[in-house]
Amino acid sequence: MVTLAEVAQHAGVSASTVSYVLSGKRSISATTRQRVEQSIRELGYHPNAGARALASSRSNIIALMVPLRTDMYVPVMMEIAIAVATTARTHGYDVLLLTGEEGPDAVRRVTGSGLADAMILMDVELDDERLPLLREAAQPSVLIGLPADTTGLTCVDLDFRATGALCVEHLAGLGHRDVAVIGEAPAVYERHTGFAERTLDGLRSRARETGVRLLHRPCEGGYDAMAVTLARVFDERPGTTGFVVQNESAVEPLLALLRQQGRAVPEDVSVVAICPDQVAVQASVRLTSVSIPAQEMGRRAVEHLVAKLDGRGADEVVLLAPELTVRASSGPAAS
Amino acid sequence: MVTLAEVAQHAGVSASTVSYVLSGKRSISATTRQRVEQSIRELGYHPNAGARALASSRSNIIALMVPLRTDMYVPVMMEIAIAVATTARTHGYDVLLLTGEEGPDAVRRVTGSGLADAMILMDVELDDERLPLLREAAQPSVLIGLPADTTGLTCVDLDFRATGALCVEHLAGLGHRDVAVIGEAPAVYERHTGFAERTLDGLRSRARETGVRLLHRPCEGGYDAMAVTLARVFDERPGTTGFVVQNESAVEPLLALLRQQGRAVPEDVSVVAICPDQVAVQASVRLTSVSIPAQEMGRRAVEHLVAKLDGRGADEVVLLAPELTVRASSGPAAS
DNA sequence: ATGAAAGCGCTAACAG
DNA sequence: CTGTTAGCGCTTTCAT
Repeated sequence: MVTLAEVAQHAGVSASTVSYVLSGKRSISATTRQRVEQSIRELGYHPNAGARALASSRSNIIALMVPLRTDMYVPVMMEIAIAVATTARTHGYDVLLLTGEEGPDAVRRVTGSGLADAMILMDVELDDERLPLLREAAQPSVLIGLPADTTGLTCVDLDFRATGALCVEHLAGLGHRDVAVIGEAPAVYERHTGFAERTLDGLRSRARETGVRLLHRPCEGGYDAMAVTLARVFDERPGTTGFVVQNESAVEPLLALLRQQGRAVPEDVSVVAICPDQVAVQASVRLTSVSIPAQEMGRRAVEHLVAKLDGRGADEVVLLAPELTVRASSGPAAS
Repeated sequence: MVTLAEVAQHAGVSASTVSYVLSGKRSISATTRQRVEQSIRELGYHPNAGARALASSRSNIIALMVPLRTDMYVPVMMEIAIAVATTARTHGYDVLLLTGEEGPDAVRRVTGSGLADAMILMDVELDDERLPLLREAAQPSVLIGLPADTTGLTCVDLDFRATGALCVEHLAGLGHRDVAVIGEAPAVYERHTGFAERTLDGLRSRARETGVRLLHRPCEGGYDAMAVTLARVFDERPGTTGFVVQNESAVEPLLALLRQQGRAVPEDVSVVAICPDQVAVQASVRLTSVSIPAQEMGRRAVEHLVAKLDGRGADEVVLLAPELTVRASSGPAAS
């Protein structure tokens, strides 16, 4: 293994000079720099991560805690994780992958050991037990998601309240009066995941304002569950002409069932989905949708974290504005 | 920050004793151990990761390189990643998440810096440019996937050849004579990802043996692409009664289109999918399928790696046997 | 613009 | 069974 000292000797300079060439923390004459860089290349030198971390008390690692469960839409998680990893790299950080499994212990372990310089938490619950630890941790953190109490925390999330409102607004504008909301699995609501409840909030309040009647039904993914849910919806509200779907694994089943029942989309019923664009575009009817900006969330989370690590940036709640894209699944209410 | 020395002082023992209590590398009297453990708890001590890594030249980190692309089935990737992370934890390792983006450079960086003790690579191509680096690296590694040349490497993968064979066998046994294979996106084949080609191999050779006529068509995901592909299939082989699908985002579109064309599943055509069980169960017709054992692959990869790190275990290719589960989408060929 | 040297916190011989 | 001690490879004052 090549060490800094060996590089220094090879280049005929002191160890500190090599270190400074690497960090750029003080000016080096062009010739020395070149000689050092040459030696580094010739010897194939790579700074030792452990030694660096010990001496600088900086690991250049960001911990990312992803949920263990897979009852929510996985591709979004993955997209966020990948965006976090790639953005982190552009700032010189690597990403440590933690699963929610260990819960608060993982937070203790990572913050306590200095394994990571900072952390990002996904899938935050309204009253998450990891939050107190984060508030008192030495390392900065960013949540992707929005807990009930955000004091002392930085959060990045899609504005799900506005998302809900936007969906209802779109349907109301098209003349729909009875709208059904196909929600996430019941477990998601029971867990009090923020985004599901906030979406509902937005849906309801805008429905009130626009005189739309709303029927909310949580729904497990899959065809069978969707069939049951749909039957109940039309049973309770036969006049339903609009659907808002916030459960990707219910999207295609819903479309299939509607087709099967002879209800044309968008002639007879309109469907608005809250899902990644890819899902909206690949569905059997190109879906009018509000997209979940997974990449942007991951990127923004890292950028806030890096700002904090650099002493810039303070606690803040960043809510990304939703954008609704009109596609083929929504149209005027049948009159 | 609490250090080992402080714990030692608090407990009235030497630093090394504390270290040995932690590592268990030499026997400690019950009373000393208790005193030390007590002090650790009282002071809230956490060993410093960097110092540990430097002194022991062991980071207790496993690097996991995931593909950046998302043209392949993401949930499988995620499931593997999570299985890797949780299994690694049970062995005292954390997981560093690398994206394929950096390519071979990431391998150099990680192995060179001692950031990780070992690595796991997913989405390995037949002639992957990272392989030479792995072979000469000081750290052990495991591939999830199977390259063309496995000498000096350890690989874990589903036996896709056997998987293909199993699918054809099932359909042949039911009397199907014309079988269409709906494959991954063309890009996947162009990239020479091993699993896609191996599946095809298995499909073809067993088709030959059983006298089945096979028609293979790569297919982008989504409804529109599937519609085009399906039309071509029935155009070329009107007598097609069996389908093998190896592209999760084509599964539901295929079922919807068949339904729409008045072809009943499984009465008129049978469908066998290669996909995670969850997809098979949630589809609009419960699918006969060969499941992709993502969790097991992740778990096995870590266990092999840990074995290598502990000086046990040698290079080896582990092919997991496929299992076909008969569900509602396959039945006797229409006579 | 460069060097010298003191640690960073821990592990692992070596010595009893 | 326990203590002493010499590093691990790097960063960062303090000098010059």
